[in-house]
Amino acid sequence: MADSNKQLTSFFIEDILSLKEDKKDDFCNSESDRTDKRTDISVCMDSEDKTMSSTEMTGGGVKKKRSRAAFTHLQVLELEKKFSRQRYLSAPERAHLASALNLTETQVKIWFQNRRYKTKRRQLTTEHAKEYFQKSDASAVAATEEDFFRASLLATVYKSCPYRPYVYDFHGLRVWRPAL
DNA sequence: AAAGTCAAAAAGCCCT
DNA sequence: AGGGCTTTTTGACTTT
Repeated sequence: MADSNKQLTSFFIEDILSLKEDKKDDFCNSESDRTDKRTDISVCMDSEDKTMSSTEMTGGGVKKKRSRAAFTHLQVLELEKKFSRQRYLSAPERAHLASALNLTETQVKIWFQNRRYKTKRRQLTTEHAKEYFQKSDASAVAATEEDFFRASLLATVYKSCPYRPYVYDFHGLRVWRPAL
């Protein structure tokens, strides 16, 4: 898992923004070499994805298995580009983008919702970690980058854990208190 | 090939 | 209707 040779299928916003318009096709083609499934905008969107919600019944009354669309790189690329310019879309803008990318309006709407929340989560995690080190004693001044990384991970774990573990504070109040 | 892991799409809930 | 936020589920990928 923690392998540097891992074939990444995601990318940073910086990668996208730094792309020249005329290189777009090259980018997509090189992606197709790596994952041959997500290149063309229409590849992974079958008609069901566009017309049937995951909880809808099929004709026989059998609950159809929910499917999760894997957006193509080009679709994500365009969505990210749009998101980098504006975090919210009006209904006409959404409709336009959806048809341009061959997605449903709902997919675009949900994508933007997820994307906004993802950004916020990252931001909160970073702030959490910074705050943690600022509040710590003087030794934190010399905190290394690795320490900061660890704190970020810790903050992420604690944030995703509804039941925060209590730890015994040996150094300060000598009481049980929530970690972080 | 099966099991494990991770990121993300979508559902669900509540709020405005 | 659409937003924030949380949870569930899935597809892709890695490890064994």
